[in-house]
Amino acid sequence: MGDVRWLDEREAAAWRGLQAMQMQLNATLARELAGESDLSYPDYMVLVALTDHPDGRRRPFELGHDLGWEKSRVSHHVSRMVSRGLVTRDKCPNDQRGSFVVITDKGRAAITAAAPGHVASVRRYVIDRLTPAQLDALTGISVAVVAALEEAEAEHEDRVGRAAGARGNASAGADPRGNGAGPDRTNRSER
Amino acid sequence: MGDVRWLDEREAAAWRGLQAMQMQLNATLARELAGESDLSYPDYMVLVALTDHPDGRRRPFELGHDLGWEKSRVSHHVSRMVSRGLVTRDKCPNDQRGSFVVITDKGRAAITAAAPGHVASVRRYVIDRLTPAQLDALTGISVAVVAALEEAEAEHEDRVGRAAGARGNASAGADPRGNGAGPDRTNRSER
DNA sequence: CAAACACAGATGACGTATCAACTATTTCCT
DNA sequence: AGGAAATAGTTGATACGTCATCTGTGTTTG
Repeated sequence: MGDVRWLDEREAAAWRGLQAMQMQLNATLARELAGESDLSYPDYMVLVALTDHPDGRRRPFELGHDLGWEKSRVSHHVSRMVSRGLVTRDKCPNDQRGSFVVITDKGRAAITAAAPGHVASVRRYVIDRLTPAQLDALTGISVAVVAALEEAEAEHEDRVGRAAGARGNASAGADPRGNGAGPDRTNRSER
Repeated sequence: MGDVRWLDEREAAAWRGLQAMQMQLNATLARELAGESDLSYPDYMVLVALTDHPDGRRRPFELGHDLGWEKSRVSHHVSRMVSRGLVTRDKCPNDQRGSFVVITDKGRAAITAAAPGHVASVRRYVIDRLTPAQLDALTGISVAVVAALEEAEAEHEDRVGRAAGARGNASAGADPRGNGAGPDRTNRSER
């Protein structure tokens, strides 16, 4: 059981490429967004998730679900955004434990101003650089990898999760909405 | 100049997929690595970059170059690793400004222990889930996107960079080594 | 119904990443 | 030679992410 299957050249090229693409792409998108808009990338994601719903209100756990963030990340980030006036927290009438995160006018203005530039960046560095065949290939690859990750997560739940000690998590289970469409503000006009 | 080209369904599917894959994959790989090895993902990358060279010594700026990190990130991270005994800093005889980052025995032991598990994770979630055609497609996609990012970076240098104020950076220019092979410790046995 | 449990969320500690200075050398250029 | 500029690296401030822990509230179930 000691020997390892290292990657061959073809495999290594793909893996290196994915890593390089990820790191550089994220860095560039974040930098451009910040440069043009006073919003960080996480800010942007939260605001998009909020504006994906007509009332601009969302429970924190729903937000975590939408974004694949764990609850503590949501809480910390929302706090930072509250302090900058992009969102507020509201009481939840039904559930005394809960709250709502609500987008403010300032938040709406910020996302409306930032979205076009962000979509342009995504096009410039990714979408417009790929052929339709490559776009579809990318979708297929993502689906395969995400499926692998979710299978593993499910196994892990079976072995450990539902036994002792509740482990409040998000991001694991199936998408609560019908399709797998995450928030993005890249394919809809703003509300 | 006011209207925005939002993403159509095919484009949005690819973009959403890429985002989901990136976030979940990184989180899972980092978590598994940390769980099995006392190394964070950045630690792992630094140690691989060091062991990619026979003497296990590397100038910080070279490290930044290898990894696509900016100098301050290298400096901060190396400091943390020094404090945990994974690497040390050495004086550089040629250049009085410079130094060397040197892997310690403890660092070597850690990377040797961690590498097989990490490669297994990469196989489990990515490589073994994709067909050879998908691997090649992924490589092609990465190359296209990275090329776009580097073109933009080059333009930016032209417009702003080489004018006023030195902006010491890494990650921009061409790969200093012959091929584009970044460090990885996924396709070589350890030294 | 009460004890056990699950859930929503906040918080503190810590590691990580970026930016903007800042110091100390080297290199370049005339 | 000598000053300007580029380079190597550090540092401090701040934002971001995760983990473990804690509180309070709902939900189950004996």
